[in-house]
Amino acid sequence: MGKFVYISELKEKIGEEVEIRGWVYNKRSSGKIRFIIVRDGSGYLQCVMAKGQIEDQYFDLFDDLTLETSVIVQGKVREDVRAPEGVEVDLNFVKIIGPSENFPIPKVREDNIPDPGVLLPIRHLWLRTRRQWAIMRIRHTIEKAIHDYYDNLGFIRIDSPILTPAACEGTTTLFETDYFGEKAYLSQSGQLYQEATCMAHGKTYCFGPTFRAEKSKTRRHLMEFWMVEPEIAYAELPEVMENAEGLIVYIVEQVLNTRQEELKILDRNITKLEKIKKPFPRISYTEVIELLKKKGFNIEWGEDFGGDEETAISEDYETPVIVHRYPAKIKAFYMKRDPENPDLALAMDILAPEGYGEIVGGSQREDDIETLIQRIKEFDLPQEAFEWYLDLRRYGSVPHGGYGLGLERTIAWICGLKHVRETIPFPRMLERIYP
RNA sequence: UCCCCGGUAGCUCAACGGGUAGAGCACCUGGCUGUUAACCAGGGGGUUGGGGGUUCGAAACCCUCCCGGGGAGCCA
Repeated sequence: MGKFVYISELKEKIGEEVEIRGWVYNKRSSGKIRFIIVRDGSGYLQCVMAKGQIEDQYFDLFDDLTLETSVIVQGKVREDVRAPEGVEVDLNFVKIIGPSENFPIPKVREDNIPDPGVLLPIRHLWLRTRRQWAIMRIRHTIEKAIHDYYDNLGFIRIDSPILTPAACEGTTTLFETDYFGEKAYLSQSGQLYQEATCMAHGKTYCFGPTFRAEKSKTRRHLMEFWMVEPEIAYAELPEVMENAEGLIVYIVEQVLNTRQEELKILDRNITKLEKIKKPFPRISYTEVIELLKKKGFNIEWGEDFGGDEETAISEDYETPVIVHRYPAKIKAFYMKRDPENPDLALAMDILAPEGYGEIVGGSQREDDIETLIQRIKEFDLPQEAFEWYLDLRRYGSVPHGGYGLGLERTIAWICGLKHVRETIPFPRMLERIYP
């Protein structure tokens, strides 16, 4: 009888009898010697059945072991260079737990990858494939790195509400819900609430889903996505930039330290990730406009960047790029103006390398109540809805700032994926909410 | 909302300017005691997204609808 273990622990179990509980990932046969590749969530394992070395009743089960059949197998662990993972198990027991007929995703070959229209409706099964397995494990590591980074710096996690009474920023389209007869909206940002909590705890962050009802249909957009939003009392723009820079470096470090196998499955160019070190270049918006003009873009001061412009900015650097001091007109009402030039907002965006675009947006916030009331009027927002927010300036206002980092875009960049839809377990896309 | 591309076997794709719909993978049968995306031989599997039109003849050409993908705007 083998002792139940996970495949990831097998390298410490050489010579022992073990039991693996998993699913058939693939199988190969050469007649009287047969190979079953079993996955159990922790890894992949080649199991060997040789005629005569295992009872026929188990040996003959091979035919029924179709892709994704769930199985419990037992056998002796052995090191072998011929095994894909370096370790394999000689089986002496096989039990089918649940059969699986005609698994809809074929063995993945480079010339035979089903297109998204086929895979997305079976996302619940697609998640079992090797690439998706690797991506989800990296997502987990990035989420953990985010928590650890802030915890190490003394931040307190305080989550913002998801149901909100009104638009946070008043710009994008929100999902509307019925809140006992009143209108409520799914949050597009937890930031305003973090401005409240950081006044209680000094530095806080929230990490959760946010919602945009924009009819965006691009590789960089989802209707529901995750964002981490720290807010720091007494912080001004340079400190906000440093904190975000530190976060990105830490995330990449942790992924490189713990997810080499997964990056290899994804065929990610690791040397590019190894170059993500401080400091990131800091370039002003005005300088960027000059740079883009030199590159031949038809863009004028005061316009925001599109996807092509973002790629052009980042292509000169190997690290992310921090762009700061945007025209106030194209930024949110709560951002503080630059005292040296009131046309500018003390805002910053961080653009990921390799054309992955904006992964961070942040700013120093307006801390003067009269100026803030003026901005709310200028942006044509209902002041009543923001009275609580104005209170933060009435009772001991201080300079403060923060940013939001988009989790899915960060994952797409680190994993080297074309599309953010593979970075989230169950993507919510335009006209697609199943499964 | 607008622009572009696409829809042929369960999956990926062929099929010249209109002339009998094919291959690989998956599945089934048989073979092989070290396979590595195993391989070899054989087999089943199709209302070519729907409807209409042109034609002796349409997967192909025309119209229309449906579905999917990519991009713009907005943004993370």
